Amino acid sequence: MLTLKALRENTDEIVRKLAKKGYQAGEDIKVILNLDDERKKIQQELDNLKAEQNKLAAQIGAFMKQGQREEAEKAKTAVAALKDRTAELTAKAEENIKALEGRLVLLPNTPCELVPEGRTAEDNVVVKQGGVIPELGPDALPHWDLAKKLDIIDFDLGVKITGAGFPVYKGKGAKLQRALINFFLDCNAKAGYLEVEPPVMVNEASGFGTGQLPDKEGQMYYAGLDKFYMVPTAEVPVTNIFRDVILQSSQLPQKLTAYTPCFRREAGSYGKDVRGLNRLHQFDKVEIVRIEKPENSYAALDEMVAHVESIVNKLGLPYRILRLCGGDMSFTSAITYDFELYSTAQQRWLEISSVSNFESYQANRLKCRYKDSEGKTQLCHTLNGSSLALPRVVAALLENCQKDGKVIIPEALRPYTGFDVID
RNA sequence: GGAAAGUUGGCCGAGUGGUUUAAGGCGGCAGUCUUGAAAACUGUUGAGGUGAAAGCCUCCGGGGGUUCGAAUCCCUCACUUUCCGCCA
Repeated sequence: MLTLKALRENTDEIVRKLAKKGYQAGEDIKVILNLDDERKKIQQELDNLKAEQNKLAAQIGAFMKQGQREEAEKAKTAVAALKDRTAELTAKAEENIKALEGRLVLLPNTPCELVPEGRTAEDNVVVKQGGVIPELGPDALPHWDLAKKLDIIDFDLGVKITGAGFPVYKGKGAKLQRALINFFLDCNAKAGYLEVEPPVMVNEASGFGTGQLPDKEGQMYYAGLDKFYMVPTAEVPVTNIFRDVILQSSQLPQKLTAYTPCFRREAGSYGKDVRGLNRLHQFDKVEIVRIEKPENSYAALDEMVAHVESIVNKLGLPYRILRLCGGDMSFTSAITYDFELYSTAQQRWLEISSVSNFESYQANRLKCRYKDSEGKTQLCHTLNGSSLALPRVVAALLENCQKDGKVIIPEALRPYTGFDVID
């Protein structure tokens, strides 16, 4: 969430920036600042009342010790007189803070200046395109047909075991999954990211920490008996490592990578979007997360984008990089670059990575801070990106690398798969 | 799943109703001494709110209660450890 300090000091700028996300924040901010003024007033009076009560209580202690019963009783009466007002103010303060926070979490993050204007995916800006779209000829198959023919992914079997969106990978298909995960993790480790293997279920506090709760609750699988949520992305457990943490300046940056399966209910999706591997309830993903000093976060973002691009290049698949427009960005992001692979048989672009800088928005909710050079406590900036999400990489790989009904494995992957071709 | 014991500052650890304004130690930082370092000694060392500042308020796992006053007593929840049971 945005900080009250920023809302107060840069009101006009924030209103202007949020308009880019299609959010009219003027009234909301006014209400929030009023609530905050009220909070200060209530707090001030409450603090004074408590100070007086503390003083009286100490006096009572002293009187009792000296056996001055009457004096003590008198002081007790004085305290009792303050109680009603204290209770009243406490209730008011609670209500006020609840209202304030309730409003505050509804404000999205401000997009940074680089973010293009726009409302929908149509308005996203292609900043780079690379690789070569192959000529496949008339016999080319979409990946779901190809996978069935080669017997490497069984969607129907997954339906029997669990339901739609839970495929079973078999033989070389399963091995390909494992190869990609290891390949991605190794690329990330070589770039200085520390590999971690986090839990794939998280508690409520972690869900709140990264902002999945309360608003996206319906998108997560929930184990109600223990109040655990299945992670929708490794971002959740990995970023929460830094919840309620104050880092030393020398500990920054933190660069982590993790593989986890990801679980998403994807309520409301349908049609061609969900065909084959295009949209699943369970899928594998390797994620990178960085915690940075504010002044370094945009350099870090560029580095992450370049890093993800280098991995895509190693696979030799046709790709493009988009800078998302204000209207298509997520609630919490200040800027997002999407990576897409071209699926030649489907003739459409598939999103395989999303790299974002959240600036201090996520850190504020997480209470992830560091000591700056003056020893003051400041919010960190957090960033993350997929590097990469498997299913659509597999979809694009199968489709683009098919030749005479076989799939030729990209050179860089062969040490990991142990085979050159799927036939 | 059953039973017991725990949860105090960056860490260890004292503290069972009133100078706790959280002892003491370790670690960190600064200083003295030293060519430099170590050792020793001295000082300092949490987070949040409010305020120009001094100060004041909150925080001893979370929540609630008793009391003039709670780290301390009561209720409740969570977690940790140990033993038993089950188990990859």
